[in-house]
Amino acid sequence: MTTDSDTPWLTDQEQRAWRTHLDVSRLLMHQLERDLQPFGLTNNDYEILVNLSEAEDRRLRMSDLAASTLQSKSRLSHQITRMENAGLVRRESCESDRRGLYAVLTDEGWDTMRRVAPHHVASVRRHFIDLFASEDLEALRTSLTPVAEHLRERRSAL
Amino acid sequence: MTTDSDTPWLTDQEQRAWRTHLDVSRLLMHQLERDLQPFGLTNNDYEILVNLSEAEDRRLRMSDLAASTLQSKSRLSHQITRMENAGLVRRESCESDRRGLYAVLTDEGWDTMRRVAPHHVASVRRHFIDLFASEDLEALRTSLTPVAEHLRERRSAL
DNA sequence: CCGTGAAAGTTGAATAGTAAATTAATCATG
DNA sequence: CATGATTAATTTACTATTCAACTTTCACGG
Repeated sequence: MTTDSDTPWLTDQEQRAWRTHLDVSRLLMHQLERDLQPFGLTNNDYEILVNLSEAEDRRLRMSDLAASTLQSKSRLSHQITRMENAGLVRRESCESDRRGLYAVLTDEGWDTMRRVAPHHVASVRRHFIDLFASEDLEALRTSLTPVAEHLRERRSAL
Repeated sequence: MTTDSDTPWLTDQEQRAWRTHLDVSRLLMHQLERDLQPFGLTNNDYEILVNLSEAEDRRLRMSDLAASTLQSKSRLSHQITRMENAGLVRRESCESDRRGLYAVLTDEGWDTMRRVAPHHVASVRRHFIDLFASEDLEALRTSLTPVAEHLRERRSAL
């Protein structure tokens, strides 16, 4: 850990930018969660469905799924158990590595995904995407990308 | 709810901007949480401390604190109970409205805040603020502000 | 081959968060 | 001035998340 004795406090501008980012990310998650609720899904459920439905054979190794959804293995394991009970996914064992398991989208999971996705997209548009001028959105992406990279590095450095 | 039948899917650009925002907000929260961990605080704890320490008499009504931290009353109530057990805050009853309670920062809470804040600021700088050119940060704030306003409206519309 | 360490994944207990019901005080108005 | 609605906050029960411990399999150096 650094000494921090030489770290300047945030300027007013920085402070506001930071707070705004914070507020947007929290409020947005709440709103998306609420929009998903009528379909009986949480944000987490939805993200699992997205990842699996985009994957080869609609299946992913538990570890890969955990990595791509930025969750711990433990959390994913519980999550998949719940979704398995809900009939959205199932576990299948892996030939090539007998420690491994696949999480596989069931037909019901696939149908759910196809049914819910348009609503979710509409929600993301309404509460986020469509509120930017398109050049602003691109600027956002551009300036956020190095932050994401920085953070991903930190993360993988356990 | 709208029909969504006319909602266009996200373009590649939009998709990437959206994903990046999502990743940054999650990764960032994780990282900040990790940086606070050595001090025995969570992000939530810290935010309560910030709000109380900036408030008149280092105290806020439960409802106001809940509103400004964007939490439900129930969650805040649990949170304050925990922090009370940890000695960081205490509850005090309110003269003017006998239904009401203040959450008050204890001396220990105040000390903790003063001790931890510099580290937290350093963390926010290292993992977010300092990764932007300053005009980018201002652009971020500008483009995010209407989103925050939009979402706050939705929220208050119960 | 054999043993040792790392990797994949799960489990169970403890902690945190959500949701609905509950208590108690205040407000508003006929 | 009483009563029905609203507001403040908590409580209880339930669901989700974290954390540490554990099992099984794999990899690979001796």
